[in-house]
Amino acid sequence: MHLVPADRAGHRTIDGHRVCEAIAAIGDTARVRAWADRFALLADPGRLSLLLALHTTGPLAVTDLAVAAGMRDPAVSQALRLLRAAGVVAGERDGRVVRYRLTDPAVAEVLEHGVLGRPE
Amino acid sequence: MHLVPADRAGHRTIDGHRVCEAIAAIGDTARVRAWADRFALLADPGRLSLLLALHTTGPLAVTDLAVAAGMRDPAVSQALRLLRAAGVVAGERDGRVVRYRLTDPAVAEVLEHGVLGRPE
DNA sequence: TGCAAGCCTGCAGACCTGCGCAGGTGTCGG
DNA sequence: CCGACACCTGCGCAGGTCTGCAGGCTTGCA
Repeated sequence: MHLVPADRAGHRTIDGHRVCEAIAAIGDTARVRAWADRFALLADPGRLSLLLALHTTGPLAVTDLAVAAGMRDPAVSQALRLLRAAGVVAGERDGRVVRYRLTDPAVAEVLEHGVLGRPE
Repeated sequence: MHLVPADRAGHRTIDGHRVCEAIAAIGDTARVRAWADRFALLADPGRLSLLLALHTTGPLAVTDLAVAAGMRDPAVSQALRLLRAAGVVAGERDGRVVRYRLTDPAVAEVLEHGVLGRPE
């Protein structure tokens, strides 16, 4: 796995050795992009609030999420649609109520270690 | 710390008890916003690549970062300006070279536990 | 059967962001 | 003194995103 030399042709570098290390650290572009997309889902205060609520409280209905996060239900619905499309949450219908829960363990761990694991 | 009852007035809820739990889980709005901003910094493939390189390789110059991340130096410069304004990285001048390093431990931990701590 | 609750969708507007290009500043070497 | 290098900045464009409002659809209860 040495994708290093190809891109370096014709580029001036200050410390070529560290550049190689850095390229190795960055790794696969697809992985970086996947994580950037994941972080983008957490980058909105509304979605982050919803995810925090779902993570610690468990399954919640759209209306309750709207009240808890101080959002309107269309906004919550759209946020949940994005999160569902990304596979981060899943909804389960119970009568006329849909209860959502967190399904992505990576996101759960980031929430736990990042947001909740720091008193600050 | 009971900011719960004020916002609930006049709102229909499915399960009021869980709403209170969720509000407590979300916690302070300022904290949520701060973390959303932090995640927004990680939400761009370019910036994320730069941070990964800085995290694992250590101090790096702008030109080397540009080569490693496959970006042009103005893009790197602008990304680093954002990151520096947020207190995530810091630059140190050495002659005509500026070497940047990661300064935010919270971001470092998220990178370690999130991006690098998962084989996938 | 009729009505209301819960949830979803579409559309329009404003907003923000990232990128490349061109040009500027400060520094090192001949 | 002059050129080359490393880095920074302003500008404009393209692209995506968040928000609010209005309306539709399914379900449950009286």
